[in-house]
Amino acid sequence: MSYTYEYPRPSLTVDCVIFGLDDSHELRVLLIERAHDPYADCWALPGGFVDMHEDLYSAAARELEEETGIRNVFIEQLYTFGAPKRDPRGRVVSVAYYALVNLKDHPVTAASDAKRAEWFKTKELPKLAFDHQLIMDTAIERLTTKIRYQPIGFELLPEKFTLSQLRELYETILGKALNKRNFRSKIMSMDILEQVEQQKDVPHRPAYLYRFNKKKYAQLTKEGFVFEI
Amino acid sequence: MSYTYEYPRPSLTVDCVIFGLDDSHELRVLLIERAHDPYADCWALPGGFVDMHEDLYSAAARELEEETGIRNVFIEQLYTFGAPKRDPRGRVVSVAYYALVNLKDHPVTAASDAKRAEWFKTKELPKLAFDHQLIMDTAIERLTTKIRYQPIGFELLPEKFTLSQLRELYETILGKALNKRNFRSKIMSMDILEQVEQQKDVPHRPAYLYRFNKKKYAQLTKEGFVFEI
DNA sequence: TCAAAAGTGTTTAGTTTACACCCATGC
DNA sequence: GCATGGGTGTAAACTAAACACTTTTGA
Repeated sequence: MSYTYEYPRPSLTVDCVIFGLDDSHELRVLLIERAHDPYADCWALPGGFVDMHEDLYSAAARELEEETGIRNVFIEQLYTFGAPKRDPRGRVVSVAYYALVNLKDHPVTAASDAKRAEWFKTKELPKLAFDHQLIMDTAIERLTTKIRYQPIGFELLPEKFTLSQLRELYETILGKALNKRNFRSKIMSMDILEQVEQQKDVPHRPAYLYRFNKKKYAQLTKEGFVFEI
Repeated sequence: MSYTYEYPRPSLTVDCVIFGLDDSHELRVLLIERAHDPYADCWALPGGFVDMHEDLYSAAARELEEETGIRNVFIEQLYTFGAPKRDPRGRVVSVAYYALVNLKDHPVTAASDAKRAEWFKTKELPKLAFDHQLIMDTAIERLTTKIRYQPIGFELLPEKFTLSQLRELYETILGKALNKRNFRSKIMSMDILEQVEQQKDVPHRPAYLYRFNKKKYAQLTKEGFVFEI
């Protein structure tokens, strides 16, 4: 089977930068090891070709699941990379997405076609295939700026979390210490968290667990509320 | 001449949303009237197919110049639209860009191939071709959020401008009145404007003209300064 | 009773908002 | 001199930062 067109067309792919936070509050990304040339055995972002009848978001979600088993997570379009020589096979334009996941829910799984997958610290990345380092840099930049103005940080935590966990998340991604008292006051005054229960069996005063209230946030946003950390 | 591939490929286009401010401080966009089907005679964003050897930004800049004569202006990637049925001719994925121009420098010019071009108020848009209304909405949303955190507003003004012009620009785009005194204090305390000269022949106290100092801004940004209105 | 982390009260410093006034020009 | 927009001083209100304290639990 082959397909013929009057004018040449680039290939279209999607690539995903998947972020997670590890136990020691370090930002990590999930990479896969390529099985085939070009860049065989090189670490790369999961991704692949866009099918003719699926939209771009679906393509990103499908590739994410096929190559890492991850599904039902936050995915958002990042940027489209189209430098003419970014792929040695010819003209390939890639629509990059980034995903935020709770790392604990997604331990390293052998990917579908026997390639390895591994969570790397963003500060200790191996050499990446294609222009994936550029995509990575763009994604990290986007994450660090966006997390201040949009409540997307919750996507990196379990559904129920403590305020300390949330604060530590922001400390990690923003790269600076935040005052405990002031962080609490600020986040609580926003009125977008729902208290659900208390920690149990911890050797210290049990913390309350909270859940991000999406509906409340949507409502407040409509009324002019602006999220900002 | 024809081109044959093993797998089907979508067509790849770029589209441009071009913003300008008119004399009465209204936000406008430059649209062109389509000469051919689909959507013949319908208003649409300037755009066209990406050539095989040009990068995406160059394609956007080229199409902008070919269809409107505008060149050397601020252009930035917006978002990539790829819904399977967005174009009745088949699968067409479009990388959208937005441009900011000083409207006075670009009066309505007959576009290269005899189509009409016209500056429309964003609040009074005609029915647009394809999914261009969606692209437009996305661009307006991006402009209004981005202008608060990045010094891109200057791109809509002449090179030399008064503080009143700048304030009125923000009032237009943010859709609310800003206190004259406080706006001045804020913008001047940023130390990113360079005073160049004074107005002449105005029937009131002449205002100072300023120029945005890109170098200074870059320097300050490196030192941790964050622009915000 | 001790260690560990959760959670609170309050002062201080800094920033933003609001309002009222004076200034320079052309006609 | 008057209409028009340019430009300034400052008090009050609000918000963020800093710091020291009390609480609750398991071991």
